[in-house]
Amino acid sequence: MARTTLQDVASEAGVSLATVDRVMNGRSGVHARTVERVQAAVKALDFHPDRHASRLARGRDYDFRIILPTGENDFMKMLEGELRETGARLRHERIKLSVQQVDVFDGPLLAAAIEELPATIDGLAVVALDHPAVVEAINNLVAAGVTVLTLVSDLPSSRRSHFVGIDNVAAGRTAANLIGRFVHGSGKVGLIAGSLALRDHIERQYGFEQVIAREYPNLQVLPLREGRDDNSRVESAARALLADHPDLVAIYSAGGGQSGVVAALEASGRAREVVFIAHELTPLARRHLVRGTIDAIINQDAGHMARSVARVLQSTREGAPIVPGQERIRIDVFLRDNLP
Amino acid sequence: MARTTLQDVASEAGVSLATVDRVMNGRSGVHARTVERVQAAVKALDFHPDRHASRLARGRDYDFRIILPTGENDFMKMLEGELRETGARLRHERIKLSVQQVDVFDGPLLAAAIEELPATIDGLAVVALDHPAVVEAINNLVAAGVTVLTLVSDLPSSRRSHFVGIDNVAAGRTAANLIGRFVHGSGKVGLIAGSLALRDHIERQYGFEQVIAREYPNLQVLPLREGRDDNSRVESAARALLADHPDLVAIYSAGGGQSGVVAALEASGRAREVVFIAHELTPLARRHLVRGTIDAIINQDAGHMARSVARVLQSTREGAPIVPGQERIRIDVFLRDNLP
DNA sequence: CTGTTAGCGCATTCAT
DNA sequence: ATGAATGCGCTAACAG
Repeated sequence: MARTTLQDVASEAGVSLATVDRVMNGRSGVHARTVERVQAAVKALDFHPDRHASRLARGRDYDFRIILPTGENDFMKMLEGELRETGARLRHERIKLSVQQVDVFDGPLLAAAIEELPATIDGLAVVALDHPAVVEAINNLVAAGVTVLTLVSDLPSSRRSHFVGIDNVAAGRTAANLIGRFVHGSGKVGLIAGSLALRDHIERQYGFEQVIAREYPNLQVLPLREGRDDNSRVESAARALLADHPDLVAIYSAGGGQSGVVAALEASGRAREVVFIAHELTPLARRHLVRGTIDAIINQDAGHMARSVARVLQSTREGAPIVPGQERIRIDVFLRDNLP
Repeated sequence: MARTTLQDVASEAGVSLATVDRVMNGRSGVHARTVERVQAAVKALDFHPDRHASRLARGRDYDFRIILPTGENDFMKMLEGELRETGARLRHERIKLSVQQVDVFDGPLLAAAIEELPATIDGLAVVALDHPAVVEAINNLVAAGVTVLTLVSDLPSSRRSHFVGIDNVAAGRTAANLIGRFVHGSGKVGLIAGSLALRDHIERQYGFEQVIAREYPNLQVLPLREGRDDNSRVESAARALLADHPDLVAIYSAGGGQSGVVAALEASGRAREVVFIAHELTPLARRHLVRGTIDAIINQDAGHMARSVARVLQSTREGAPIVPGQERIRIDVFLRDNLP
């Protein structure tokens, strides 16, 4: 039983190769009756096109773009590195990934950057700010036939076809869960977020407060402080928390700037007693997790996300189904002992 | 700059396509001087073969085999399901995965099953028992040119080219870490393992006891009970633990048969107080994690492992490098809130 | 609206 | 020891 080919389908349907190709790839200019015949043949023979052959014959490389935020955020830098690495590997598989930095916190600017993309590109993955102009720009691109993915921070109201990232409400709940179980006794809990312009940090805060309030009445969450993902600003916030609240038992840092919290904790001499949960497994987080200053890290795997972006873009382009389990980004929990 | 092809290399080296192919694929019958010239050209042009073209031209499908244990182990069943699913997807990409069940706890039997495999297969992934006959069988297969991977339970002393699985010592340490942090106060900890014939459970036990002894002097690990991954046997063990030790504060089940522990805990009425950590996110584990009987699950992602087996086998066969980050199986920690 | 044809880059006979 | 020629299954002009 040799594999069934386009040719087999053509014979079965009594048409030529080219016609089957037109039907398979949704090109116009085929009689409705013929389309049906071909589709019937495809089903009858359980035909699946050979990816290798089609990619080879296609000639043109896929042109995928990625838009990340400018700035000093450690996680974004890791993600950029992973995307470039994935891109380097995929160059040999007829896929071109280009990464571009834009100030995603500026809605109109981000929207303009998206509008400027040529409609000839095959796909875009973007860290999306929740702003009407951005939604509009994304929808236009989709209308022009480009596959658009949101990355890290979602924009469900847009027509993006897929989101590569984690459920941030669940991530916030997980942080609360860990703090609730790690803390013995009662006290206050500090909450530091980055910016509230992207949905991700808002969602984490929401999930966090929800679980603490509902399940850990012994803990009291203090008013949120904005750290803007900036080390020194975050450090001030953490210092203030520690100084103002002798009964502070835990800190949850939902954004970047972890090293600020670490510095404040170490300066205070309370690093051991205060439970500290942060996001993203950066080299710094790793060190302090081993040392004990950080008690647990909640992570989204940058390498996995980069590869997922490429795979989803490619599959969508090929009209192939994606494998849900493979593209689901986990909410990783890292303790000292299960570091990768 | 069009991509460089085999043809370009041939011109550069002043030889024909066929000769370059011989060199690239390590076939014999080429003058040493010619080999050098070709290799120089490859380096000079930074040539990377086009996977799509080579797979298309190759014609023959890859024939990969997988050997799993017979028996009722839930995790193995999940793994089998994932392997079959991966196999179904890959049939359309010129890869054939066949899964086979063998009583891997019987060394000679397992070895015989491996010896019986035709040397024409391209690769094997096997859950390896630590037995000399198995090592021998694996080494023979490798010598015959077959790519061999160990799966779930490793056999580092063999010549297998790769292990798909987690670091089980670290997994045991992680369990200890969680119990140490979740338990308030002091008391006894029960430890139930499956069989000690495979390395994985031994390693988990080792890591677990190490961390409890070193970092949590308030806890005392009771002598290990063997549950043989069997629900009813595990249930007896758990019942005995609960009955004999009123000061039991936690149970770590390093093997299968979780539902036995759940049953014993629920019957005892101490499900809430006793911290229970188990392995593998089965549907049952999921339910009881949400309900609170299980406090945390340590997991190795069966879907990830199945895909990794296929990718590593394929890459090895193609002489392509594997992506370490993509093939590293994580030690997942699942709490109620970060369930996938 | 439909068919014919020429490659895509490589593996693999079959010659030399 | 090396080269020439054929075809893998599909896409994309180009004809009709």
